[in-house]
Amino acid sequence: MEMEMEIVAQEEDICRDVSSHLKTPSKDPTTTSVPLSQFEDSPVFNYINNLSPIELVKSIQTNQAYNSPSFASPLPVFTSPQLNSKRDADSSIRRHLLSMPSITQLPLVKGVGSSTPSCSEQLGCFASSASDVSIEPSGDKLELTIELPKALNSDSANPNSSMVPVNAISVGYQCEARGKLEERHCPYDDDKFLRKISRVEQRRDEEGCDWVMLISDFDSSVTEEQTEEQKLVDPGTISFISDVLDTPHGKTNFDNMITIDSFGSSEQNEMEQSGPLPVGIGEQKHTDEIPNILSGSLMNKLVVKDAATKLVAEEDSSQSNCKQHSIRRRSLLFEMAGTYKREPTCSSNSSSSLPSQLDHTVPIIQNRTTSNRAGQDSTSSMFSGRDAGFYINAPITNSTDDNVANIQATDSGIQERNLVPCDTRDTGKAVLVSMDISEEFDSNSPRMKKHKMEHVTAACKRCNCKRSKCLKLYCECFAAGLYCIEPCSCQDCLNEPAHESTVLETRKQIESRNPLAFAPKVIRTTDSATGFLDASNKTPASARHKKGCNCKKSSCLKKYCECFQGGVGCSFHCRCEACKNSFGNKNGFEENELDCEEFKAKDKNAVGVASNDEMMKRAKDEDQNLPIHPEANRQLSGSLAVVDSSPTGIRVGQKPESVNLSCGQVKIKKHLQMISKDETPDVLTSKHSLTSVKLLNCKTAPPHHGFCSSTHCKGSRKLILRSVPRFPSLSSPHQQ
DNA sequence: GAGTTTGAAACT
DNA sequence: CAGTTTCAAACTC
Repeated sequence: MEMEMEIVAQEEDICRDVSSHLKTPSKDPTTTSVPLSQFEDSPVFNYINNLSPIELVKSIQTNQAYNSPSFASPLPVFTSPQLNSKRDADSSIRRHLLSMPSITQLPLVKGVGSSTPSCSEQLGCFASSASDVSIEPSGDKLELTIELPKALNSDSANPNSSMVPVNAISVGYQCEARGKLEERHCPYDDDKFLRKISRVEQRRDEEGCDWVMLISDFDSSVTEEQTEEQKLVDPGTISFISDVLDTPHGKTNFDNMITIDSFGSSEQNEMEQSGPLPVGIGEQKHTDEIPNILSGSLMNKLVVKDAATKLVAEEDSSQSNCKQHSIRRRSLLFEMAGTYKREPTCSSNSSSSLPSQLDHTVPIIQNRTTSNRAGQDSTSSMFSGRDAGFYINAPITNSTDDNVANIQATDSGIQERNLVPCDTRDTGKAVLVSMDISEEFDSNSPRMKKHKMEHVTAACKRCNCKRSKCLKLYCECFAAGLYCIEPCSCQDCLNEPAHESTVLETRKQIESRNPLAFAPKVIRTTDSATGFLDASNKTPASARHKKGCNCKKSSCLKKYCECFQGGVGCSFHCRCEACKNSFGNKNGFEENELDCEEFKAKDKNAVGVASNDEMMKRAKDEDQNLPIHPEANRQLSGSLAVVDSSPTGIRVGQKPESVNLSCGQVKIKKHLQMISKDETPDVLTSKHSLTSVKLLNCKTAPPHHGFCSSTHCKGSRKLILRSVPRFPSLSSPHQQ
């Protein structure tokens, strides 16, 4: 008892210290002095009070507080039904941004590999949280201000800056990436600066970041719709989103930067569009949300950042050539982002190019200094969604997960992905690969480090092309949407930034031939029962190859087999012989097919099964007039688990009544030439709202959204990005 | 590291 | 669409 009291006393002292710290008058005249009592009465303050001093210190150094599994999953954040107050929240953020003159005193990192990775992590945390704030349940008066524990502001140049608007953090991150790495402060206290930010953001937006906004909006709406449904971040969706988020480059200082809050939030977008707003002072209400924000939202993305940051730091220190190269690989897609943007129109064909490039992109922010093959150094770069380029097509995971777009769900929710910068080359732009880090958020752990190393090594493609000039799909780099890098042993390589136009043109040609040429080869689907990805993902039902293999002699037991290489079982798509795929052979698929037939038979009694013709007709009819309505989306999403569970490549997001049809497809699959789920960038139905895209039946997609390949769309599906205009594409504008 | 095998990509 | 060729990764030695 005595000890407890002593501890309590200590904590109180610390809290007092913190509060005084928070309350320290700012040198900035605009700083508003908030009565201490206000903080003390705050639930957040109570929260801080509950923190032990030791943990506070800990958080300063390792950021583990945010990485700690003790934080709840982000689900609550993303599933909030109260997102409709987004705008309010946005406004609040803006107000706070302006009302927090000192908030920018966050410790900024000088770049990857620089001295303060922990700071970077913190920033990542904040930025991550920022993204979530917008979707945090919020009342009309919710003030999205995060009252950060003192610990989080370690190293802060300004002790007054304890109040950190998440957006500010995000922006701060950008400042950092803008090469102002030496700066420890970003002038957020300056309205002028804010305007500048707005301008820049707007410019960025004009160049293509509208995708971010759109996605964000979509995301928000989706989140609203996605109540308690078990939804998944479909890997393809991520890549798709990444594509969408593809940022233009070379025009602004914010090149290559998309903060993670691009996902699931829109406050920044709002901010972009608006100048300085009237500042409400002392609006630090609802600070009790903080724990949720920190515990929930952070986990979703923060971890990613953290991992990436640490990885980079490790990389810089380790001087591992391999790693260096991998990290410095420049993303072709990254470059192409701008190109896309310059091509305002998109076609059904072109649409496919989107997913193609990003096979596995997940938004991430990271800053790092890189050097290209020639040894140029450049400061870079925030990883944007698509630009960051998560090439899941690339082997980003262990052998069994190669080429698999992979976001797995765990019992507790989504398995976080770790993002690993792959390479940035001379542009400093980075490509990220992902890896599962569900178990270890502590990137400091040896295991994690090893894990990262392995993944980085595996993730970065190197080719050995001799005749293709690395401009054909033979080339793994090219196929992955990457420029070749130094470790490549290719000859006469044209797949490099110097030949960008050639590369783009070639890509365009290839995509015109096969719009899905650059799409992920393997896509995981969800578990039928839970809606989550199958834990093992080694069953035909959980994932399969886009086209299927054609193995004759390898029995699908060697990496010659793309299915095997992708760590998935063979499916009916495969034309392999003597399939013995250990991840699930074709026979197993046939069994599943039979199961589906049974299901169909049963269902026939109840609803009736459409004939092939009927199905096609329906698809055609619906394709002509189906607006994507939120409710429809909800329904579609609701049916996803069922539909998705089929190992037969059943469409995703079908309307409930289409389930029958899907089963029927099993029977006629080869005739219908359906685009399987994995052939299109998979959508997201994640309640985590990393993405807000829905993969819908082609028949439900307005033609102009065109995500179907020209060759596969008939009777198939389209990927619909609600509220999102056509996607830019490599394809020529006339390819509609 | 060289040679072989394999199957995807590209071509006809 | 099928058959053939080209290609580069995977594999073996």
